Amino acid sequence: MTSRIADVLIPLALDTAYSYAVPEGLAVEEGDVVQVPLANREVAGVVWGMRDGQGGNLKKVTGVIEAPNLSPRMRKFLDWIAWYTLAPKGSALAMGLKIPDPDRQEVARVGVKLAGPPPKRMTPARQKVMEVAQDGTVRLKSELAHAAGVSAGVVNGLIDEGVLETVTLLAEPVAEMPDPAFGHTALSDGQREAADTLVAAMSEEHAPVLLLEGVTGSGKTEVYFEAVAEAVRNGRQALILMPEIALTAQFLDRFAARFGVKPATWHSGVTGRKRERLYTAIASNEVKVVAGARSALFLPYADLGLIIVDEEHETAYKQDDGVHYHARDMAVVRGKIENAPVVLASATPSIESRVNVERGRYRHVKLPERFGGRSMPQIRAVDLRKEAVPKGRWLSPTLVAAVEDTVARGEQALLFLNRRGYAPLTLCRACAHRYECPNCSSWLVEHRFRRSLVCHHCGHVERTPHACVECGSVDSLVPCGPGVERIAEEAAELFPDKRCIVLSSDFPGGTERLRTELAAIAAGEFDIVIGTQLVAKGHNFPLMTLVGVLDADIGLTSGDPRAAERTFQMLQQVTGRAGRGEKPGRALVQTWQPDHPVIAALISGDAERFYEEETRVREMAGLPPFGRLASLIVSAAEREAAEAHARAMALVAEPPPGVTVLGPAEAPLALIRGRYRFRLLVKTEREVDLQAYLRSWMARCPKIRGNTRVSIDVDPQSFL
DNA sequence: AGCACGCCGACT
DNA sequence: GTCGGCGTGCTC
Repeated sequence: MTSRIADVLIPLALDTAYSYAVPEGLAVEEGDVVQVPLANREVAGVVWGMRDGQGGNLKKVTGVIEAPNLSPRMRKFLDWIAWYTLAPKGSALAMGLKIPDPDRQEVARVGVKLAGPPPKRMTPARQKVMEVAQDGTVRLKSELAHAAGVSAGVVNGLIDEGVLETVTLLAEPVAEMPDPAFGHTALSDGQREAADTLVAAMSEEHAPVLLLEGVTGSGKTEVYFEAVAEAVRNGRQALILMPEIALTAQFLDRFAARFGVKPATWHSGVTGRKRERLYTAIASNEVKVVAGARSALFLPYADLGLIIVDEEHETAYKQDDGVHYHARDMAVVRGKIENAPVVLASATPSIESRVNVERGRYRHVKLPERFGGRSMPQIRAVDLRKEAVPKGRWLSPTLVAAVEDTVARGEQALLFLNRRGYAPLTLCRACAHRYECPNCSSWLVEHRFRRSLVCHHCGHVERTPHACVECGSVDSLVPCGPGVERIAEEAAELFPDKRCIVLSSDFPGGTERLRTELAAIAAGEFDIVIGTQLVAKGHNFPLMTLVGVLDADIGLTSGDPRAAERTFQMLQQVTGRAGRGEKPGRALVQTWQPDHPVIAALISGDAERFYEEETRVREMAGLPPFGRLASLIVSAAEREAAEAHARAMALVAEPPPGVTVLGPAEAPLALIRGRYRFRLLVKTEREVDLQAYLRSWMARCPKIRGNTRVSIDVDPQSFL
């Protein structure tokens, strides 16, 4: 006798769907969320396929859970992600599935209001409730109890007696309907033309990918809002992806100015019931526009008609734990599957996107000038070989003069140094002992404010010692080199009456306080901002007219093949902070190598030339313009590491045709949290099934001895 | 993710 | 002797 069998994918790190028998009379369809027994517990999973067969020895589907059905397109997308990222299918599903918490269902919105005469038996608690309810307004049950300072039981008692009556409240809408005709921002000719191109792309049979490039302040947001408006007019959904930090009140206000309401937002801070409601409302096409961080890409949109990836070059789009993916690339794939146009917006597009434009895979839409006739900041180099900086100082006389000048006019200056802490290296004056991390052999960075030495690689923290741990000398520690804290000290000495603030990712007080301080800066409550990368993006500081880059050379010499590109983008972003308000801005870039291609391109403003040069350099080095970086991770005890390394190297030494493994052959192993890790650049022809190849690596080298294992991490930034 | 099984060090 | 640390493997 045959019966129906459901292949159910469970959102755990499992690579295959498990088969369950469907009991007679239970309606189960592909994409349904079902409850199934697994080992000794019940879990939720999604029906990935249905078939007929002999299901006698299988466990049975327990029931169907009331949750949005995952569409075939969504399942295809998740399958693709699992294949592409080498992640178990179940892990991919875990990103796109939210199971409603049955306990939360009870929190129904029940309102109560005064309905009858006072109760026969009056008590002090009841009296308080009556006083609050006297005005006759409808309140949530819990609110009324709280306002009266009594327990919910008292309110329930009054309801039973008929003194209060319950009113069913309509669920609070998760998001309001954006109105595409609400506000019309005046667009420049250039903006209008770009907007028309995007809108026209939305009615093409095969949805294209468009790279929207425009310098900082050219009004990209207003341009892609027109595409969003078109999606809403067509009754389809639009997703605006952005790096988490860019989801600011500023952005939401701009959206509201165009559409009359704020968009629904999705990020790690949206939790609980709100998260559930939003999830189902997106699945039922009630919510039209979602602005969200990368995880918003995995929501079950009913009818997705447009994806915007704002700041597409941002590395924050990479997810580096669990399933490794790059949200920008996955957005392109989802757009293909949903047949929705994808707009990649950036002032400094990534090399991959540029190459995709060159090869005709993406379309290029350019916005030439700053909006409102504002000019780009004037950028000048300060050649540190020619201009001496006083010993123990890091600001050149030219920069000091410029800062003085700027703050004297009541404008703001930004001093940019991409180094957290006080000093990147600390050593002992007496014995030259260098403070290193016990876990991962990198320098410990002194954080004077926290009185500790911190490893920026693995997070190890220890208290700054009084006496040298090696030779015992007291007060012998010497800081070497500058960090932002040290620059703040220098700025305080140079400009004692000016208000300075240091911003870095270890800002005390967390994101909340950081947001307040960013707003305070925008409001002009500080004169000098000293900051790391953090200040390069997101926030707008209208009073900032000077940006000083203290050391443009940082990062140019790191071994990362993408170092030049990343440094160029970062410097372009940070110098672009100047002059975004009424007054024109300028930037001073301190450097030891003004002729370096990155610095030269920055000064001349010729990004095009830089990208051409960079692409050529990579080709000469045998690197594809955008290849795949695979990290080979060897988990091994220290004494077994050498053998593990040798075994892994032997494996990668014989790649199949079409695959080239580019060094490092004798890479020094870096020990990070008990794992030796090294990176390999894998160059492949497009046709090669890299996934199959990498999987064969893992299959052929499952373990070396005991708990020594080899696994592969694929760098999410890669070709499509 | 949970949960069981199993192999080694510290002790009521 | 056992308690319990977590490393390893399995879940239709």
